[in-house]
Amino acid sequence: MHASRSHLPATGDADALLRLVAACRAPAHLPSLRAAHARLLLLLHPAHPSAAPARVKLIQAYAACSALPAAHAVLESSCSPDRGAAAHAATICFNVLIRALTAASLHRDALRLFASMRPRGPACFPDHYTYPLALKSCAASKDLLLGLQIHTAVAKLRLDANLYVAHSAISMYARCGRPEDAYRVFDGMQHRDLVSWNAMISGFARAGLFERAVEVFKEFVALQCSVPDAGTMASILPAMGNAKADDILFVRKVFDEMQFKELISWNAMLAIYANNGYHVKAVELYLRMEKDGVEPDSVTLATVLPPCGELSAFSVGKRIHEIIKRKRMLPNLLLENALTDMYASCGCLKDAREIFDSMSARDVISWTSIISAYGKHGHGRESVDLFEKMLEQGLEPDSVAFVAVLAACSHAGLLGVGKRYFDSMTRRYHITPKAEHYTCMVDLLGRAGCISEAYDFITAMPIEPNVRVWGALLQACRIHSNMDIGIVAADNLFRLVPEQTGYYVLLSNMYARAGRWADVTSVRSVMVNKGIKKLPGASIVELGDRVYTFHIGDRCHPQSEMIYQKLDELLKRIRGIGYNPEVEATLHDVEEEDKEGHLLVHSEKLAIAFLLINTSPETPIRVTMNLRTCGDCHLAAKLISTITNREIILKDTNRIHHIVQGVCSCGDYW
DNA sequence: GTAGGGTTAG
Repeated sequence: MHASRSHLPATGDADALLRLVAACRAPAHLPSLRAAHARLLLLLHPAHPSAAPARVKLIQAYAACSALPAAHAVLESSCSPDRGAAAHAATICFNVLIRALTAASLHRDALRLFASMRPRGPACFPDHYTYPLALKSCAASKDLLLGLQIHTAVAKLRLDANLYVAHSAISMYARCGRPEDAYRVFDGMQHRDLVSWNAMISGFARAGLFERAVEVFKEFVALQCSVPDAGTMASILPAMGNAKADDILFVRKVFDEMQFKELISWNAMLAIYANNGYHVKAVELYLRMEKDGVEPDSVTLATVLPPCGELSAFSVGKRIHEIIKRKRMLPNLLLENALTDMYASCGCLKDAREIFDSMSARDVISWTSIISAYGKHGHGRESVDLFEKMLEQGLEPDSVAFVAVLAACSHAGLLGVGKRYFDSMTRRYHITPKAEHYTCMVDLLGRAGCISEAYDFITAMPIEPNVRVWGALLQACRIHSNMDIGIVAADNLFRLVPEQTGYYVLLSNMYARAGRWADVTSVRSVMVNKGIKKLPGASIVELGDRVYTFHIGDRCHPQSEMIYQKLDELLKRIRGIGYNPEVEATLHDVEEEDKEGHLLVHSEKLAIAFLLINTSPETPIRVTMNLRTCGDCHLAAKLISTITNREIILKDTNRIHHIVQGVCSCGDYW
């Protein structure tokens, strides 16, 4: 059917139809789209000047409605040889469809379509719009060979002066593991814009050359030829894991100086803090977003929830949950996983379980979160049951899932179960154990009393045992008073981390317990000679929107007087029900004369007293600390929970003590 | 009427 000239004035109708076409953005719109398409075929002669743009709109619309075959059919109708007048339009149609394919991550399909263009003749030749798309698909599918071919072709066509083409080449090389080739493209550019720098920063970051990424970032900022944007922030982010404090400060300064802070810039800054253990900074920055009225998205919230968990910042975490509900962001796997972990980490196992149970879909991360939650609370059996349920669902446990279940076994003393899991991890799932797995096993064996077995386990390790592995062994030796192996563990620790006093203290405690006072003295003198200072124990608590930190014997807090009064009163009362400061723990502070006095002002105790003063009677007390809590504080916390009738949640570096009416969820096995 | 860099969970 060919429209006669009389149809041409009908473009008014065609315009209306095209607006309708452009409005079709979801599969539900397909019927209207098909109807509009049919009417357009009647209205527009294929040679009509409006026919080509119409086809582009149709391809876009079909793609948006997830009807890629239909989009493809429109494309095929656009490149017949007799459409000479619409020569260039054919290339545009290809570009639009390739774009749709890359957006759907169908990179192989995109590349196949790309490869089919040139053989169809000059009307279909790829252009400077096509090449960036093709290079992007090469990058995504890590196809360096094809990427190289395309980049060579591009250079021959002299299209490499085009910024878009150059940027996609930089990205392609970097993502295919050739950062130096990426840099060669960047270095050879006659003109660079903001995106050029972002592409290079991102390229080095993605390729793992973090220092180079930071270097380029700094050079770009120093040049002051253009202002960093959200793309710059997001590009430097992957290079900022385990970053130097100075570099984090530098990025923060850049962030602060940005005139317009896009949401992604906030999100990237939050992630940099979160990834580097700057939990307080992350929560503070989030609170500033709230204050400044910056609307968070799901990425913001998923980024700031883990720091909330780390700090046990329950009220901020809970408020974020409210925001998530209010904004109807659920279901969202990432957010639900982050919420599960945040609640668990704040000691709210029940809320964590509620989130987990309410989820419509769960992945290994969801299961790992809840398994680890029960484990940290000392409910090893529940963890194991959940792990088995996960297997029943047909999910494949990964390395982190095994860390969670092995840690749960060690926290609950489930020796046989733990051993079986370690075995199945290697034999059945072919996962190579990492240091974390070995640490769990040494802890599990050691605390169950199998010290020699734990030691043999270490000597048989195919990787170099790290500080945590030896630390777990030393801890076990202390509990079971195994001096011989304890000394071996201590020796290795002094070799690995000569500056960490915690281990000197553990060793000296062991000697003290064995009555070997001469050895106690010699360990002490080593510490004195080396000028070793104890890693300051710190407890943090959340009150309102603020996080407070307490150190041992801290008198910095404005309420200091009240806190010490409260603590005195508490100690008097718990002495009445059997509290005696634990002798052994006094050696934590070997350098102090007044041992008992010092023990009584451990940061955990100060933090508990502070919260008792400042919160209402039904509020649980949440304290997070940077070391393992000492036996004396654990006992004191249990007794304080009894006399004050308060729930106390004491989180230390590897587990959560949930204390209710004098009973701790750890069952005193820790 | 099309293209480049870039953020989130165990």
